[in-house]
Amino acid sequence: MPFTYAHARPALSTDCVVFGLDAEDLKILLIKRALEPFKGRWGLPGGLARVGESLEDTARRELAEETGLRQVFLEQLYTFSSPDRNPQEHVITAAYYALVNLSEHPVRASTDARGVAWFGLTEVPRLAFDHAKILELACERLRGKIRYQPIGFELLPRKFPVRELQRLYEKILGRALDKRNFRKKILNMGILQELAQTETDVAHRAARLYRFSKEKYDRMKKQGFNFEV
Amino acid sequence: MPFTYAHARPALSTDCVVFGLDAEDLKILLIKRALEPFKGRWGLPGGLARVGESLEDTARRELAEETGLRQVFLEQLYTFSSPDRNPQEHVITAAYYALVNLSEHPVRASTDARGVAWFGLTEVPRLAFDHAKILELACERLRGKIRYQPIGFELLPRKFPVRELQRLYEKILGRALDKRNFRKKILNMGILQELAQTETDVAHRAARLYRFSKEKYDRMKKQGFNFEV
DNA sequence: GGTTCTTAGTGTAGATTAGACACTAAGTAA
DNA sequence: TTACTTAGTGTCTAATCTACACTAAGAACC
Repeated sequence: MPFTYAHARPALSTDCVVFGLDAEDLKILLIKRALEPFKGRWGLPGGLARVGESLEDTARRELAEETGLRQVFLEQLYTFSSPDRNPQEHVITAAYYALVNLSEHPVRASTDARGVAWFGLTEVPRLAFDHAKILELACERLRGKIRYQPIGFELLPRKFPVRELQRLYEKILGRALDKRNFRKKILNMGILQELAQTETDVAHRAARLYRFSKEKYDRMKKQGFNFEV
Repeated sequence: MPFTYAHARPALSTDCVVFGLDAEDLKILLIKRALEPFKGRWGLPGGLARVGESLEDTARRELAEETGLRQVFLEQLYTFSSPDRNPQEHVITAAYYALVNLSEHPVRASTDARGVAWFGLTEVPRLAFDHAKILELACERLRGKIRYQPIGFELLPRKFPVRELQRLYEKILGRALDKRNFRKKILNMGILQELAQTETDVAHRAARLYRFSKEKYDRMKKQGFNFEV
């Protein structure tokens, strides 16, 4: 069923950089391309926009189809439109980034296991299209964002020790942070709620667990702050 | 000459929020729509993307065609894709914002004078499509940006007194700033170069003129800082 | 020529925040 | 019981932020 227009239209797609934090590292989710161009190369999950669907919906739909991920935190990153970014035709892509916490959002088993995989940020293979550029911008955005907005709610499990939040910050910023100063700052910010529980199953003194106070977190997100640590 | 595709494609356009600072106010540039939909209503300059053209090029081309503005500072804002943002069909628009200094970029006279006009931010009329939403996001972005990047180079004449820069900051932030603290902070930042000249044609003590040091300015832009004033 | 008016240009003190830094406490494992 | 690992805590110094008011310079007016 062909569609005809008076003027030529570039194709429009979405691509998504999915960040997830696991026990080792901050990782991103890639899929192995089954089709040309760049067949067999790893790339960002994504696909063509449909008429009547917002780009965010496109991104969510493709993410669900290709990786099984649903109801993740999703934010628009940038729209890449260079005419030669796709060798076949002019495809403009709205890039999104997603933050997921791996413990609560397992990548679906039904997907061919060889087709979807997490990669540490330092071990990303050569990517299809301009996806390396998109990934780089996403990392930059994340680093920039962390400086004036709280991050973590979307990447950490519901209950976590302060240590884990610090580890996340260190992974994103790429440098070590002082434990005392970090605790001081993050606890004074008031976005964390102390729980009565402590960790279990650790081979050392168990740390107190916290959770994000959603209201404070969202308020901080709106108004912004300055977090240098 | 019709174009046919296997799948339906949403139309793709750009829209541009053009900010300019004049003697009174921070203003934005609007055009009066000559065609349906929203014929006669004011809206943002913009138009349809062409195959083989990046969206930034589209935005620049449309801006030149509709307002005569060329070689302005242009940055991508956000891509709006709600299916109902255009009543006729699904048109996705990549919004950009531009910063221009009115003294060096006059809006072209050749344009029908009634068709293009500057509006103060408080006197913007009802806009076509979702352009009010786009404008609001652009203002927010500008306010956000000013807090961690230098702004002014693009909006002020080459040589200007500190007062003018402060006025710009006050217009963007929407509140008064302390003169001494502002001078201290902005001068210590090192992005301003003191000139030997002073203002002329003012009915009071003439202020020293400054210009931006391009290198420092760009460096600051990259690394970011924190400007609370 | 003096008076008035307007904006330029300057400094400080107190409060707050950032940054560097090291030890004891608690729990597990052997 | 000892060794090991991580939790959890406070202080001092330097830097930065904030609030705040007067004199200097030049133009306009009389």
